[in-house]
Amino acid sequence: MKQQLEDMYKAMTSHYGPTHWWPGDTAFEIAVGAILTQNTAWTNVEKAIANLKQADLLHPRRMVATSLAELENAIRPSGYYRQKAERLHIFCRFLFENHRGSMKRLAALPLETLRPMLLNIKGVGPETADDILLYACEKPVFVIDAYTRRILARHGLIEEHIPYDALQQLFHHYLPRQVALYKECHGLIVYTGKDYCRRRPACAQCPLRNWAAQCQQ
DNA sequence: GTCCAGGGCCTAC
DNA sequence: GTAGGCCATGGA
Repeated sequence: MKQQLEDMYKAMTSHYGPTHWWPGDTAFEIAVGAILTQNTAWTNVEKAIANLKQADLLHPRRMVATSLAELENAIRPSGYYRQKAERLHIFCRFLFENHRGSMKRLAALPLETLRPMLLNIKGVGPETADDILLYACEKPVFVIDAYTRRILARHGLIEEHIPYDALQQLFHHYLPRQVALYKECHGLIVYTGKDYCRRRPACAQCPLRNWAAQCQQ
């Protein structure tokens, strides 16, 4: 398995080069993007983030102070806008109540206390928490998303419905616990998933086509 | 018009 | 503890 994961990484990186994933100018913007992208195409999230910037709402203090209606209006293109506006408010309140509104203070906490803390926030599940941990807080946590699951399952490496934590443990066990590696590897999985593994038939040009023979399954 | 996207919560068994 | 319904917009 270790060798297969390393080969997968090599195949993707030689195809795409460095992705520098995740896009975002600040840690807070990354956290907001992590909530907005829940079950949503990134192109729609970009529109919502552009609206938030336009309205100068992409700061914890501005966002928590704005009305739910105004927030909903700004993030409407990302879908589920009522739920997500509430989740953004809840996240901001969490930041102020526990960390003086500072992502930097949040990130200073050790991973062992930080992850349960994030998972305890309504609207933050495992993937959203790990997005925030890895990309906003620079913690060595591997993000599992639908692409990761789909790609590995399609190549016969895992059973598709393996639990989140079990799949994450697999990456933690077989790849070195390095922030930069985890960021890039997940970014490459996102690129590969978007480009080649979204629909079937898929993998004619897939960077992973030689990695496993089951690519066409 | 139809399908689907980088989840997570809630409810019912 | 888990399966199923629900949330919503925009692009293919």
